[in-house]
Amino acid sequence: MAKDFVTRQENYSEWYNELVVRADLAENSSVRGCMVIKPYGYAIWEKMQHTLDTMFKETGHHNAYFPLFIPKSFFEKEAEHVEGFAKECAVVTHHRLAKSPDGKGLVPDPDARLEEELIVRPTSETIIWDTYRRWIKSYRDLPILCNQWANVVRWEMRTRMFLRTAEFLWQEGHTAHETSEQAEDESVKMMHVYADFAEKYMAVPVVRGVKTANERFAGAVNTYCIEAMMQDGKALQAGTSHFLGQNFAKAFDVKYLSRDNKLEYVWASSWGVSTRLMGALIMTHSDDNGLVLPPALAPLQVVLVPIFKTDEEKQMIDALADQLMTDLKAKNISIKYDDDAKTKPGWKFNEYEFKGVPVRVTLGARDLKEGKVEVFRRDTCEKDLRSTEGLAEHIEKLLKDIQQNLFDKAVKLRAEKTRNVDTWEDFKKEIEKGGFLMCHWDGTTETELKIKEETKATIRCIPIDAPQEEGKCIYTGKPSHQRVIFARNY
RNA sequence: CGGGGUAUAGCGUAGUCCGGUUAUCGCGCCACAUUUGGGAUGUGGAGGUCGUAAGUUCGAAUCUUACUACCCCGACCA
Repeated sequence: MAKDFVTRQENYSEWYNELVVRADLAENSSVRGCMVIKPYGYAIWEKMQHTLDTMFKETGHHNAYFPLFIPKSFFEKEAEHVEGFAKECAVVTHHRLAKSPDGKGLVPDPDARLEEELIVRPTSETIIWDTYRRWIKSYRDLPILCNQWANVVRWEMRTRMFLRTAEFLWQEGHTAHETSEQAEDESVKMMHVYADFAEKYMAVPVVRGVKTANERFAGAVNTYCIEAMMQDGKALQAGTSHFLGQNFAKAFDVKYLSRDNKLEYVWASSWGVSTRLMGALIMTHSDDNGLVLPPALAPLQVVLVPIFKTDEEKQMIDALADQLMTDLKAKNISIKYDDDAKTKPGWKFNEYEFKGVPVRVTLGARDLKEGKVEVFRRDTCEKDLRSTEGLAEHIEKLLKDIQQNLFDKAVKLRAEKTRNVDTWEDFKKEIEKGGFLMCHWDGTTETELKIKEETKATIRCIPIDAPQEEGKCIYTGKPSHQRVIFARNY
């Protein structure tokens, strides 16, 4: 394996091909643009899923499940939504196969053509709103706060492992409300939930912001987002939350009888994060030795590696390992004692580093005779020889340190790669170096598109907490009241 | 969909220009022995429709054509 991933990442495909596949996370399947997620990778996703699900439930949401297939006509109902998704849909036209007339292989049975084609969901707004129409009669039925964990398909022309696969796993929340304010508050709230998840669990710092009209979700009135920066300085949209206004309620005729006995259209929000977050996790923390996982999401937090020669030594180590496992499990820390005789210690060291296990404890007969063990932390690769006294407490604290350190490191890197740029000449130079450029912008889509055309940079978001500041648009010189983030993105 | 590239064992590859013995090498895998403090060593062994299909030829991994998949660049992309 080449030893310079972090500095060599002109493109992350290379990172994924070498790092992720070797890390047993995923591998290409033969289906175009899809990926197989291996058990270790899926274990990370399950942890993410579980954490997010808990956060959703704490904010009053319930899980539900809607069909994979959506009648084509549903898509025709919301004009912008059609525009946004029509070009990338998988379409089901038949429900049966038949022997090919030439006797070779199978073809769709001409007699089994569907009256109306079905679309494999690229997102579920349409089918969910068609359902909500039947669920909502009065303001007493509101709000509806549903989430679904599902897979979706978007027939992208160009795919990239984890970041843009043809099929991906995600959650999508769909809520219905009485008022515009309630719906918009909901979408803002969920943006904050996503941001908290990214920062506290993934240790990935994100900017909370609003998308420009040009970058907005097809069919949304407003799109809130969390935007992260990868180690190479490129931006990654990590999650979005949309205020949909009454667009889908109008398209699917979802009305409710209000408190003043009037028929009103329902207000909506939708929000989602996907397996793309796994890409963000890898690209934010991993290094030349492989994955680095934050303790909060690592499937395995601590691994114990024994080194011994005699049975007597093994017994002594086993006793300590048992004790440690009992102590750590009591603290809800996941731990594995790898005394597999088929592999040697050196092999195990490399293996667990590659998998990003946060803490490794080497239980060596030699050190143990002096009452010591070697504690290795994956984030800094530092080794620490310490007494077995109070070891469980030490490891518990160390995991917290690692979690914090990963976040701090990412914040520091982002700060280094974020700067104000005030002239167009500087902009063209600086954008080549990567990172976030904080610039004034005149607020028009026209300017945004010209900048994109000339530099490939897009406005990642208008940060919600950016200070108001008078300035001139970097491109047109027209007045502007706050800086926005320009960057190249994945 | 346009431009460029690639396809040989589980993985990485040599051979392709210039057709010719049993398709090369490394890693991994299996057996045995010796080995355990940073991916052990030796000996032996298994593993191949050379991406698919057709064509040229006495003979094709090698030449021709078509197709498919993947990678890079573009277009595209809440």
